[in-house]
Amino acid sequence: MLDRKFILENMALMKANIANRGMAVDVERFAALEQQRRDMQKQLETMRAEANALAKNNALSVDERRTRGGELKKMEAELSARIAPLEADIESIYVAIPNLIYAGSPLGGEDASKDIARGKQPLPKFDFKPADHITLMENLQMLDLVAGAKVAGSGFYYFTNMGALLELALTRFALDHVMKSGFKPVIPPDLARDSLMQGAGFVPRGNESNTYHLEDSDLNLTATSEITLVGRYADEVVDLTKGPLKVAGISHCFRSERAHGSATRGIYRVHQFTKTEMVVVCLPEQAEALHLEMRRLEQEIFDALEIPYRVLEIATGDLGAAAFRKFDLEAWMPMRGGKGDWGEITSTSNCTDFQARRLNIKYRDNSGKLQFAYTLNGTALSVCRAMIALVENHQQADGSVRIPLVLQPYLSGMTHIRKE
RNA sequence: GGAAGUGUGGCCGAGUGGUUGAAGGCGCACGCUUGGAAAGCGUGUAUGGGGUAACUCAUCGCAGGUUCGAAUCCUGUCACUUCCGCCA
Repeated sequence: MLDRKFILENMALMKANIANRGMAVDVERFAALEQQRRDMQKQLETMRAEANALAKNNALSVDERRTRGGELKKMEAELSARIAPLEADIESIYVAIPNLIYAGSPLGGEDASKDIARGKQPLPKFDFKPADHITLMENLQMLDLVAGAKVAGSGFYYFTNMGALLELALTRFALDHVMKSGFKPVIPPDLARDSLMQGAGFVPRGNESNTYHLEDSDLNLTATSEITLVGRYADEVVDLTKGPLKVAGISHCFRSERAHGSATRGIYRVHQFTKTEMVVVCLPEQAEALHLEMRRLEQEIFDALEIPYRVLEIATGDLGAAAFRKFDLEAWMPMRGGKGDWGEITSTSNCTDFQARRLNIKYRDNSGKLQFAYTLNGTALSVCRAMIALVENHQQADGSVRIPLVLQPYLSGMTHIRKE
């Protein structure tokens, strides 16, 4: 979230910002209610000041204090009762107010996102009729969608044999790669409390929720380890004097939403997947360079996997509420939509201090003052999407799949996945 | 799962319902001392909101309650510790 005072002092900016994101948040109402609340709060504090002074005043008898104190107490209670619902209204608008936007982000909706770079690998040319990932993987006994549906429902799957090993190989390869740039490995919980989900900025647009909630508890299956990796530092003063905190987490991600249709066949959109995620907590002046570093690492990973991709500078209307600036990598998936299409494989966001303010993550600056830290996140590798791109791009005429060189050490030196 | 105990400023730790936002120590900052350092001595050192300021309000895990007055009493909740049970 943004600073309340900042919002009140920059109303024009707030309105433009919300419009650019294509959102509807009534900041006017926020300002009006907030002003009302402040006036009432001042009254309340005046009463409290008198009550405090009274309680400390030994010159008065206990009876005298009791009489006036009782009156004040009643008045305070009445006023508080009027402030509470007001505060609730204010809060509901406040949490919906999105982060500011990077000046260079293209204006507009999803279609306005700008194609700013390409990976090293050219688009594949097949001299045979290529198959989609479902056919390929089922033939190679790597994937069992039917069993997934039977056991857990549509949107779940089994990775079997080389499928299982490939998940581990991809995950470990991505982790190793980002570790070379100083990211420390972490395996976080796959569940998180309600408070943390909200804190991390997962304010579902409208009332749609993308997460599984555990009945009779305040726990949720996490949709991304960003929640647990950043949430780990909630309510803490982090030490940034030895450089930014850089962590890479491996976790399962659970998402309850699922659109249907040919674009989502197979394992493109599933309820559970494994992801290696990067998270950074840093000083404001370090954030941009680290954001670009994460993007570079993502590109290096997919260049190494010999998967063609493009890099998008995400448009204002497609940024998450917490994101100030965001890049996506979209891999070429030769059979997506029947004739090939780009599909999102990674995403990296600079959340500035928006997320840290909500989670109360601070650092001490040079003058010793507490300041909100900046947080960033980026996908190193999300297994299902990477797997689709890998098998579809590296498929051979005989139905086997070529294993890119960098992955071979993680698969006992195998060069191809073949039918047994 | 059962029982008992504990949660206090960056850290450790005291705290009788009534100037306690909180003793003391560590750490940190500044100063004195020194040829320089260490030691020693002195001073300062929680966070957030409102106000030009004086000042004021809130905060002792969290949420409620009792009271003129709560860190202190009560209820709930979360976390940690110890013991028992169970378990990979």
